[in-house]
Amino acid sequence: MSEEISLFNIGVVERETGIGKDTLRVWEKRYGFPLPVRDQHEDRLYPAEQVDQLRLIKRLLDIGMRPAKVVGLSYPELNALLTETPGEEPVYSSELLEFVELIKAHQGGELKLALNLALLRQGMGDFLSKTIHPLNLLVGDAWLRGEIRVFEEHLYSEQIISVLRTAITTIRNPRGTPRVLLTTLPGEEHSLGLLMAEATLSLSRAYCTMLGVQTPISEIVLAVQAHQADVLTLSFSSAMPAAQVKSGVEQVRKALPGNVSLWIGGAGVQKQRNVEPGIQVMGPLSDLTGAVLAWRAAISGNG
Amino acid sequence: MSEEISLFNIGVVERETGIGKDTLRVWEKRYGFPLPVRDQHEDRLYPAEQVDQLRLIKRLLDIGMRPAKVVGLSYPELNALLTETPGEEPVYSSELLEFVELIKAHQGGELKLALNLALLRQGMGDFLSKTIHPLNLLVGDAWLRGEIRVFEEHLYSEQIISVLRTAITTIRNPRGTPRVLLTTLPGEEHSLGLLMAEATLSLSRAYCTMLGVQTPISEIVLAVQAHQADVLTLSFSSAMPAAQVKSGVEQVRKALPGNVSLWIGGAGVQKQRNVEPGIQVMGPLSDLTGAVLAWRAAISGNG
DNA sequence: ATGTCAAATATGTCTAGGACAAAATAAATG
DNA sequence: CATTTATTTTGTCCTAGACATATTTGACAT
Repeated sequence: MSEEISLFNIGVVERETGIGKDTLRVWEKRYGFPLPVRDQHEDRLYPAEQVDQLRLIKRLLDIGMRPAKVVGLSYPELNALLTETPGEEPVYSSELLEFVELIKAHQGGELKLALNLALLRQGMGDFLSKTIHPLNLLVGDAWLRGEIRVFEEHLYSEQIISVLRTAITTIRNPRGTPRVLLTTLPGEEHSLGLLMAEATLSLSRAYCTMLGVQTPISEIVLAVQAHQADVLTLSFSSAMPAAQVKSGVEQVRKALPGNVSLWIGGAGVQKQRNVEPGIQVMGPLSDLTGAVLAWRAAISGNG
Repeated sequence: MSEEISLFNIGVVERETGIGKDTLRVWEKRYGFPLPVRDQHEDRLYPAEQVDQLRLIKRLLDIGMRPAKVVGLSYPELNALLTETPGEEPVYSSELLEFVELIKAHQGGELKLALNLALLRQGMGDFLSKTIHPLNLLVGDAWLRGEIRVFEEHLYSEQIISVLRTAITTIRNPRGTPRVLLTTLPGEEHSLGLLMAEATLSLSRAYCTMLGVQTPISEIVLAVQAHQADVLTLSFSSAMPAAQVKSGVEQVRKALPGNVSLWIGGAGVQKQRNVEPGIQVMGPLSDLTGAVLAWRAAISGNG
């Protein structure tokens, strides 16, 4: 009976880990990992254990490590590597740590309540920069150390999204400028960064139109025309390969009218270098506020 | 200058259309479409026009057509096929058609207002079954005919999500039974069905915990334990291949404790046949209400 | 020691052509 | 007309190889 362990074929592993089939096969040849068993037709079957390792490896690669250093290491080895490398250990406020405790205790309702309290106390601006953003980093970090599971991160994201969406609804103003369209490119399915951008922009009295995630490039162009948007904002998480970000953004820029600004942000764009002209890279969220002001100044100067 | 038309490599096309690389290559061999140009290294480069056709084809396949019938047809041919085949043309109320007009006019704010009015007038139950659900079908249909673009559908989804999330927040009760966990499997990124399920279940006084989309199977199992969930609800859109649905659901069922109910729903499960025991397939949303009542009856009977 | 440039290596993604299982359709049976 | 069986269709997997791009290493000059 114990031979009925969980085995996944390569397609499932691709979806579960975000690592492509080609990559999985070439890793097997180059690094000897993952080393799946085979079924009667030589098809790969990955044990759940290796899939877990792959998920961890994916995350490590996302933060800049190289495959040769991490692919094939055992779970303990990976953890050892993790605890020594983080380097700069920011001091997290006790309040943030309390949020994390709520996540670990699976207290979704309590977490949401606490977040709403923090929002009301700090105001949206500080809430985003001093609570949500560091909390995201903290949670991502905890995930990396194995202190927080994927499903706990999912629950956390849901609460944040819920709180932010509610708040944004109350501060939206259709007469604001510039008119900003927000979305992500196909392949990028994280909406949290987008939502934080919308909140920040709305706070600066921009008029935001949220398109959700994964809008095809040609459709983005049409949407910009239809909404007469002044600015297109694209968000990229750290999970996006830098090469994909680069080619995607350049294709968008090429297809977009010249008078439409293109603002890109998120952890996935920080690795970008030599960004082409006509593309503005946002660092912290506050850059968006500055960009809005700069945009208005440029308009009043030209008009 | 005119030679700078948009060309996409196979990886981008996979992401933009949702059609896998292997499938794209084998279609080329079998049907002679898509027939991309090649770069200096024989790599495929797909013109934007073919990518548009592929998106249309993908949608047609999702509603049950066969590749041999649609792959390779020109845009006019596809449209001709569309307008004749729908067959059962349900009569849509003028109110629904007005919603569609708002979508086409890109009046996001007005649309949301109208939706909220409908919600207040009809109540959540009727709103879901008599407005949202038929509207989804109508929008999907209009998309198919080329009357609505992808970005317009995105905008529409955002408004629905916004309205539903707000409403759900107000009717959530942490003491309800059964305790239901909601999510989708990796590969399924549509959250709308999930949200509609949450609304319906909350209305039946179940206690819902939303995990968002794409939770890995092993994590779902852990989440069920952590939240002591009585029921796991998985949602599948029509875009999910039936085979993926089947294998995914069966793997979940195998990994789940026997006393946890597994409810699956959405357009993606209607194609399923010979469903294994321990898996309950939901048709219309109202099935969820019935399932909640049945669950409570079974509990009081056993306990 | 630090900066710059070129060579070497690492890495992901693409190619071809073939194979097979599962699903869907057509055909043959009761 | 309903069921079963054969046939076709279709997606996904396989191996093995190639190459562009990104990163690192090494050499050299500042």
